[in-house]
Amino acid sequence: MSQPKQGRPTIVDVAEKAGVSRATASRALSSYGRINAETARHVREVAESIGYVSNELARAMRVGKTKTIGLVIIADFTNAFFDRVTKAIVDAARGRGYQVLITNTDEDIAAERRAVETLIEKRVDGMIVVPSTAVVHDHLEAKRLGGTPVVLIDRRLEGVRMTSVTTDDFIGTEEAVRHAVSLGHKRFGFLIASAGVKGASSDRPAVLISSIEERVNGFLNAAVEAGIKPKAQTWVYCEDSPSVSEAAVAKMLDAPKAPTIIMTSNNDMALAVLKVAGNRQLVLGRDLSLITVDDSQWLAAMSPGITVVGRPVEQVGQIAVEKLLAEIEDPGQPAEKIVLPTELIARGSVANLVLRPELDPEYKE
Amino acid sequence: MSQPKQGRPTIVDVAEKAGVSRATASRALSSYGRINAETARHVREVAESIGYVSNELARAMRVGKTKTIGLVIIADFTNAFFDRVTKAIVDAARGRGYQVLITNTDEDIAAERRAVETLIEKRVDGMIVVPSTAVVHDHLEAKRLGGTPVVLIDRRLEGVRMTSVTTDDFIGTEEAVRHAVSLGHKRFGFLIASAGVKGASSDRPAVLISSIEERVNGFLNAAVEAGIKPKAQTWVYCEDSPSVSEAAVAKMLDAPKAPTIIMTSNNDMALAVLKVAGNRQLVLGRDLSLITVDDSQWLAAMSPGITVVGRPVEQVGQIAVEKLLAEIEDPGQPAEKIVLPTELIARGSVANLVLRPELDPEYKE
DNA sequence: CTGAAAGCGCTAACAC
DNA sequence: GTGTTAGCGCTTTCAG
Repeated sequence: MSQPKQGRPTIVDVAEKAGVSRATASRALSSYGRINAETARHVREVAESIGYVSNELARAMRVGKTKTIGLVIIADFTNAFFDRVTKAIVDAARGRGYQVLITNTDEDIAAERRAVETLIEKRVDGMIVVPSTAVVHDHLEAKRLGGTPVVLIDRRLEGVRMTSVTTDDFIGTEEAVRHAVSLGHKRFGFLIASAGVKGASSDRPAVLISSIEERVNGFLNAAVEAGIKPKAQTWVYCEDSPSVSEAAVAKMLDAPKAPTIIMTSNNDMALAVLKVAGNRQLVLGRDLSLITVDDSQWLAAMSPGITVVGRPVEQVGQIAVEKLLAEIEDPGQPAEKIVLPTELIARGSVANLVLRPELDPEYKE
Repeated sequence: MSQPKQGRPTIVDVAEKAGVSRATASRALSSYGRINAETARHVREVAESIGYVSNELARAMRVGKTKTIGLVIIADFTNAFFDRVTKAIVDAARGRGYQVLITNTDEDIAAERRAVETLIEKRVDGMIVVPSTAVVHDHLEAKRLGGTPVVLIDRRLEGVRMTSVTTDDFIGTEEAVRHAVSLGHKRFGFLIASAGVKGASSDRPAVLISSIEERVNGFLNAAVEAGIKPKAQTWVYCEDSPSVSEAAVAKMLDAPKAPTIIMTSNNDMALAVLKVAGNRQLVLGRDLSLITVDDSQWLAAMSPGITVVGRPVEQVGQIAVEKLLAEIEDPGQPAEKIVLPTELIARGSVANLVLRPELDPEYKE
């Protein structure tokens, strides 16, 4: 008799061995309701001794809460934003007793739809999503979500009433342009990674995700303000692939009145500039200048360090978790559009053409 | 009558509305067993129309499989290994219909223990773990795991019969040293990030995680083989923090017979070298040489590019998933120790002292 | 081919 | 303070 137990011990095993009922065992283990301190201790000891591990699946089913949140991200972890924000989210969630189920969309809207569906099937208590495109999606509509709260990060979405946590890239980019102008730059290149674009083109795509749109508008605004003529601005919307972006940089540099500074919309584009500059023996901060968005340890450690529009990435993640859990634990929170400030971190990658005008190839004595 | 439904529609709602039994509805939705094609189609239509989404929690509880795997990682995503491997794992798992629950340990053994426990509570079908230390852990013992399969990555663990997927860092490091020797280097610095170490010291810690141990042994072996005298080797086991590692690099460089080349055990240490070199206006590949382990886009894009021991990180992730799922879906697989080859990627960060011996500060004409 | 019913492991009324 | 019991939503024998 007494078959060797199949599988893991359950709460009934604990109850039996402790000589109490399931309910008492449960009370002891979850420490709720009234229970004699002594019995509780005993039950816990028994549980420990037989290696009982609570089954969160069963508990979740009963209680209706999984203590799990989903993260839908364009898991291009090579990108200095997503790796940092993922860590921040995982850590913040864990600190509050939540686990995170991660799904990757690679900027693909179909994958995003499936990811959201899967997370709902797994009954996550809520999710944090980086939306792949700017158009409103049915899969993020209230009826589809069926009450599962969602917080958007990095990008806002028009037309949905949903909390979002983003950064003020408009002002960030403006500041960057002003900084360059103050150092004497007059001819700008702007290299914009655009998901969905094939190849590279100077035509603005019909829709841009909000963060990119802000960078574009901020750039434009500051350029106008500084009196930079459109002819002195080279805009390139570029597929996010090394070969295309490097070709785009090369083309910029080969143009008659090449820009003295290139601004890039993300790390991948900055890498292209670094590569091409390296190949051509161009020294940054002297022969060519560069500013990009999103800081990373690498950008800071290089020589010269790269000037960046720093974004409070960890904060974005933390606040997103905070807002999401607030809504989960106390539904009915108002939707907020939280916008965090950026910070220009000036390093050596922007040449000072005021002090050293001869660094501008177009300079005539 | 007909209360407005609380919560999400269940399979009973589908069954009722389709005029069939729960069993039939289930069969239609999970496409198993015998069922009339027409009924099946009808049921699925109804399900679609009322926005039914299957409850994987309930299914998992019934079936005993969550289709979820856990990832226990030292989620220092700034590290070029963990971001890449995480993406590889998430993608590979998704391709096979599994989701991944991610937990971060920050190299803390207590956190790791809790993470494993939590994953078991959530009843993951298996897990992939990067063990924090080299000593055998009770939380990874068979009885604790209670049958949940585990695959180790990046680091092996002695004394546990468990599949592991690692890289051949011994040979990788050997190759790196030989490469440097072939370019005329005779004085080496070796900067080793060691979790648990406080400050920096030349004393070898009692236990090293397997990947670091291999790097250390590989270095030593190649150094002996090349006849590099112990006095010409500066070993520093270093806390993984910028201030400490930068100080360690500075100290190395200030020593009487400073190394011409520094080998670093990971990206963080390489960053320290970059920083210090930058501060001192030392040009890599000329005034100081550097080789590190783990490639990244940044290392490749810099000027000069940094020579690295490249590891097949994506492959590590993919194989880990493959092996784990094999064991999950067909228990009883033999434990394997899989070791993947590394590849030396020579770029410009190692000066050629054979061609240009004058680059060695100790050089006397 | 379809339906009835048991039960996965847990919690929370509700009794006592 | 403790026990009894009814489900959470699903799959899967077992009958029919």
